[in-house]
Amino acid sequence: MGAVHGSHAILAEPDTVDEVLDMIRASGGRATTSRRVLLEVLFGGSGHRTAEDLGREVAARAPEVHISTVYRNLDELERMGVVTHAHMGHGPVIYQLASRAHPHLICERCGTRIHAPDELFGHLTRTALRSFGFAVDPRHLAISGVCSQCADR
Amino acid sequence: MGAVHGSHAILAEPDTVDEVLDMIRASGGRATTSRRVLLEVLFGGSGHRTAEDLGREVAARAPEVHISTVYRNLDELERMGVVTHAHMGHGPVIYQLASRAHPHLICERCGTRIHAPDELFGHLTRTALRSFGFAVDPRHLAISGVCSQCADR
DNA sequence: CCGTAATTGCGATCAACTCGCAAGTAGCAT
DNA sequence: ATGCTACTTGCGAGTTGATCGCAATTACGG
Repeated sequence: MGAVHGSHAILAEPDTVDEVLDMIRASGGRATTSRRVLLEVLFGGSGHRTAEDLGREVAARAPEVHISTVYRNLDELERMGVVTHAHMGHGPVIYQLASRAHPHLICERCGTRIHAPDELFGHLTRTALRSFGFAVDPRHLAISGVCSQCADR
Repeated sequence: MGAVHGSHAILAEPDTVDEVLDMIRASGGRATTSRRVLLEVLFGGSGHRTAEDLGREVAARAPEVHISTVYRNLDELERMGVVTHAHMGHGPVIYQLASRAHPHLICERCGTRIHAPDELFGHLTRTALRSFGFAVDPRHLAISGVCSQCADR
């Protein structure tokens, strides 16, 4: 299993395809080809991929897998806590392994995505909790703004 | 004209429908019924309305106005700096008068929207600029998280 | 009151999902 | 091995939110 953050993890963070497949079986699900290949693609590649991107990569290895199956499997993996999605503003949602999720800064001019550390949001998170009782999740929605290259022009 | 923030405003922030209509005419545009009614609806109601919401309200006063015209007029008003849109995560974009725009905290469980002050983002904005040269725009994308009611459950 | 360019209504199209349903299949129990 | 049965999937249709081409309409300077 993946590193457990804190004394007891609510959501599992498995390190391998087979660990996830075992989790699926343990909860009454089935280890199908479409799930195995989707997981291989998720563990194998970079983050920041849309459902359509993942669907294309899955189809390259298993041509019969339909995009609706990819959506359904992503939803299920998300319910299990293995995968998360994030909104980047315009355009489709991106999916990542939950263990690799991180906040994003996205330029509203050129679309450049900057990979930000969680610490950047420490002050905002504490203040929002104190002022509004609101627990910020900095990874689920990107932060919009203008990158340095676009600001220079 | 509306309050000018700083020594010289790039974007105008008019206070009335007729001021905007004058701006449109001054740049070669026309003061049509669909534009007048859309502006009346924008100035008259609350914020946080989708294009479809605005389209319904416009249609209540001018039934022949098509939703595609509402989208086109919103885009043009946005180019003029009179209107802005914001992404709230799932669901459609919301439009507001630029002069009334503000950041939002949105609960990913129940969808509750909290109206946040710009100051909440002061530290994040300064740090992002220093660390990444990135100028944060806290109004364009909402901040996701969990509200206090949902956290209690 | 005319001419002309800006604008509009309409329907088609698109992108990103979502869903119903019948056919297919993983995995447990013989 | 073989059946059973519930879980999954492929497929296509449907939905939502937004965009676009185009011919008809209209604002407004002269």
